[in-house]
Amino acid sequence: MEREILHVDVNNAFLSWLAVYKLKNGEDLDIRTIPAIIGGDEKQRHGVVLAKSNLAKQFGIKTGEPLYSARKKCPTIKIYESNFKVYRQYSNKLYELLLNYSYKVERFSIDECFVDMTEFLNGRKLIDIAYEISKRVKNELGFTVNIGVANNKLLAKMASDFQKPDRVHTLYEKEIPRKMWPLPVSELFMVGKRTFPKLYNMNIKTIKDLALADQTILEKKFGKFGKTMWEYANGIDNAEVVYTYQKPKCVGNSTTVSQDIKNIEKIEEVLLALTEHTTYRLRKLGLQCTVISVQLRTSEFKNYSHQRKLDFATNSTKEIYKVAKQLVNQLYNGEPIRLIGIRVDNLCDEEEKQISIFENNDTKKQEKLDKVVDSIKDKYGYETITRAADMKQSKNINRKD
DNA sequence: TCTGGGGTCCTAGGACCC
DNA sequence: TCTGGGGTCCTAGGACCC
Repeated sequence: MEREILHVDVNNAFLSWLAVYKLKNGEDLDIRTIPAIIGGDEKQRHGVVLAKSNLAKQFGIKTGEPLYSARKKCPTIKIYESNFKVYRQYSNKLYELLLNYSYKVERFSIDECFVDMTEFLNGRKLIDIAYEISKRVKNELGFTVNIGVANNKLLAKMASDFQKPDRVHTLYEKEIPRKMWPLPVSELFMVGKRTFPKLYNMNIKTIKDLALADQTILEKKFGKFGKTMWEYANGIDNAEVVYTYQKPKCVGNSTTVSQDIKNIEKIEEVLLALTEHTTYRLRKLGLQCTVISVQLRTSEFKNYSHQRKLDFATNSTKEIYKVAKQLVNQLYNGEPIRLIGIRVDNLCDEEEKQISIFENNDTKKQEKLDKVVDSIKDKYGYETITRAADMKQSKNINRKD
């Protein structure tokens, strides 16, 4: 049976949401109407563009580029700090609005949703519902969206990326040759900056070229991904809208430090703070992990990683930090380090935990300590407590030094 | 004052077992 | 008595997305 799918994409999400928030809180200036961007703190080397207003876009400013280069393109540009609390709030509002139309809503990212309307049309046309949603979001929530209307997720997503902002586009099968095929192949979902030059060398420059290319040659060169790419170019996608909550498969935190680090003690300090945050989140999710990995990035942007599988599951800060510390010590070779990261994988539910022979009184004690620390963080905010006790003194990871 | 941070998925190669 | 083949698990790294 043919499916009826919408893809709802918030226009310039971070910037629009901050604009709406500011207006709601009494500010007169709508930052969507000036050259403005959302970005990090340059002094701490977190300086890239996360979102831009349409006027900023007109200066050629691109998401992901350094702030200094954005300023070069537009010296009067206004830069605002990111505020994830606000983003989450508006993201939830959008999600709740969409639930009025179908319970089959997939939160694809903080600013994108898929909606499976197949069973919920009630005799209406999909495109009419799309226009209604678009209007309601604008009137009730104060920001605009693009909506893609199609018979599968891939085509709905491609459609929502056509002309912006505040538009509804269809991309039905018969429209593929006219609307999608003329686009450069780099516009196709999943064709990134590494794949694009490889395709270009094969004389595949447009999505049409890819759609008409020899499938077996693509599979030979790109493996499984070659098949997927070819199918996408031909508008084929059988993926379901995943509307149920999915537990995360990994949790991690990383940070770019404000100055390159040249000694292991400093690395360990930052690593501890990151570990505390990651394990806190892991416990909040009611999960444990069996794989721990650490990542280092050098000042020359070389990445190294090390991981280890444990033969028991844990979410204890002390346990995980012990392993992470060993890993980072094995990894560190003296190069100046600009980024440190930790990640935990192979997650499983806390309740499913096997009582292992490693479980002893110390483990119980650690679990209790973690719980106390977590509850203080919940009550007074995350920054209020850092653990000392039997671990190295933790310092704020954002400390400027 | 070069290049964020949080994820998912895939692959290649080595170790080890039978 | 000079070299097999299949399978699984683990690690490192890379690609993509937002």
